[in-house]
Amino acid sequence: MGQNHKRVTIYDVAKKAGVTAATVSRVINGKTNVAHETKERVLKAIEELNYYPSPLAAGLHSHQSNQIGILVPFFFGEFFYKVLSHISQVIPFPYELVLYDAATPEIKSRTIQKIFGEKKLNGLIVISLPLLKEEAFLAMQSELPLVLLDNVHPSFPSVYFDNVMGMFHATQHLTKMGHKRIALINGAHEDPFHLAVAKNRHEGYRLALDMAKIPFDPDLVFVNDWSRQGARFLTHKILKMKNRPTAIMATSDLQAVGVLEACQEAGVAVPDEISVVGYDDMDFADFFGLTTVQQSFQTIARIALDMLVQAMNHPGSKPEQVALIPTVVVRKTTKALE
Amino acid sequence: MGQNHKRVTIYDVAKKAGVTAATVSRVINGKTNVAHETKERVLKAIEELNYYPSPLAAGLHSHQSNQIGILVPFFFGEFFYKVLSHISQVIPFPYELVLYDAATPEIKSRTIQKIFGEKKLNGLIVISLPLLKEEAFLAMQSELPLVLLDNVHPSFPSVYFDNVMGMFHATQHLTKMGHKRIALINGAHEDPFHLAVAKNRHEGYRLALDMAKIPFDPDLVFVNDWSRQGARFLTHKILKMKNRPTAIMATSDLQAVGVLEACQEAGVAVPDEISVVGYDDMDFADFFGLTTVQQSFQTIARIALDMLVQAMNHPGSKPEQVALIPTVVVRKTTKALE
DNA sequence: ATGAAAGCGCTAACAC
DNA sequence: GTGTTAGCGCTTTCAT
Repeated sequence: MGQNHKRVTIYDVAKKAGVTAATVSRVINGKTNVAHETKERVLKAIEELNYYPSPLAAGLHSHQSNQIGILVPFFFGEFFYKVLSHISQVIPFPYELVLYDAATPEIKSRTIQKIFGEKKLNGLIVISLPLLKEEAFLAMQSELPLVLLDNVHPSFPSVYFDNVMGMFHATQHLTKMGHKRIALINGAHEDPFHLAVAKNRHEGYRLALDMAKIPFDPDLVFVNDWSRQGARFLTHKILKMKNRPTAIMATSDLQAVGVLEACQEAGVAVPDEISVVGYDDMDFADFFGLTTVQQSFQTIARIALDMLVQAMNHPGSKPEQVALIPTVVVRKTTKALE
Repeated sequence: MGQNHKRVTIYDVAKKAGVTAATVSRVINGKTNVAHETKERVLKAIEELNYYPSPLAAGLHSHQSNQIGILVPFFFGEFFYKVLSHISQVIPFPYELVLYDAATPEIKSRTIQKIFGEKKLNGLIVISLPLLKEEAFLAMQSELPLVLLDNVHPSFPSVYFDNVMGMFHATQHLTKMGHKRIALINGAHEDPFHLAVAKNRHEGYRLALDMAKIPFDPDLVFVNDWSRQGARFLTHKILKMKNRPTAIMATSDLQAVGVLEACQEAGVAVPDEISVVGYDDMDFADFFGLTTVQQSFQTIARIALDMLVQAMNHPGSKPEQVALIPTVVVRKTTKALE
């Protein structure tokens, strides 16, 4: 049971192959200046001894762990899950993924300090989280490549879903169908991390209204948390309004489902009596026939990694900003006004 | 822009504090044999230099990276997301989480070989994946502590949700309400990883039938993939049966939703004309009023980490097996037979 | 309580 | 093409 098998090192391989450690190292790292026949011998020895180079020892030299960090606020549910899952699918060999959970802004800051203090990662992807000034400063001092995903900062490569445009298109889908009284159910503007989602989506909504020359009516804007229950509650209020809106634009699918739920409870037919639009196109949106806003997680993951690799290979290259414009998926909860 | 600030090492701290590296090391690692006053000076120097010990260098000595690995088949959707999220909440200081994606059985094997070859992790949690004989052998040779989550192996600490019992209780909920013709919609028995879920859930179903002295009818068992669409398709067939079942037991909520969908399409009222039970209690189950089987992710994560810490601190202690018995959440898709 | 020195496993000049 | 040698930054006996 678990005998203390002594660790096999590069020297064991060297001895077995009748060469020195340097040569073994050359083989491992694919250097070209090794005789073909020697290389074969070394490879055979590696195989036979089942040798795995110590990443710790190799890393001590290069100051690199061959790991890419992912900093993320864990509560993001399906959104986060999808991003992470796609990242893990496109992460280039031989990098490993280290997960850092920014449960609170304090933990986030401490984690960032540690990451840039230790400098062992080959790269870092920060998801959804904005960088505070000090944090950005730290990152800029460092050689550790950083890219932002679902967020922007002028000093770092960033890919993000354009929330303003996404919401603009979604709302415009409604205005183009003749809707003029469009209620907005938004998530909280204030959150511990100071995310810009709520603000941006609000802005997109306003933009579409302006474009359609519909005066903005503050009484049509409702804010709550991002929950289904919150939206359900608000919808009941909306449905009771004297001059009831003909459409409800929600800032997330979860909320949109709450809206649907309330409509059903109140006996208001969707889309015949009221149109409903969500945001996110989560797995269940299709089931509900929900018209919503779709974002490509695969694309954002791929671009983030491309940017990171670019930054790792060409340090100092100037940071690109890429906005991904979400598209509207029209399903069955929206209908043109007669 | 990113000047090459030279890395601050333990020697810099030592010099600044007027001691040697050994003393600084003692302070960092909380050894007691350091004069209080010296310790203060060292701490101050660390602070002022903003020193972070190199985990790579420290690790070269201990052969440890202070990281815990998580090996997981990424496609598990909400299930996986919840487990991971809870694990990240209970992971003890100062460990980091390294994510290994076992996209295919081959990648899984290779990853396991690498992990046990490199031996740098302090521990490994394998989620949902069964261990092949060679893999288990590798792990047993090694000192690297391993725990299985959502799976069992006699040689390793394991925590898992008891699928047999979960399904047993769910089915029994139905039999107790007088249902005798209960269709089973199961996921595929065969999958690349040879998971035991489908088999176990089938067994639980059988067990409840036996217990209620209901003869097993193979014509009532339907198998497809785990998808909503698959279940929807099967349900349409079920609803057309001459002697239609009075209840459908699905092996996942996703499938249960497909069942609900088909019932609605066919104009069959749930639960009045047919009862439906799901499995998983996903976020949306509540919305659908779905009667289903609930599992505590928080508990499974906590226990897995406890076991891992135990194994790390007391190598050689004998592996425990913990089965978590899921409970049935009764909502509105099930009803007693008149 | 603190310092000196060896060594963890690998890499990279620099020789030959 | 291959060997020699000197670190990388930290920990840990062993002295004192």
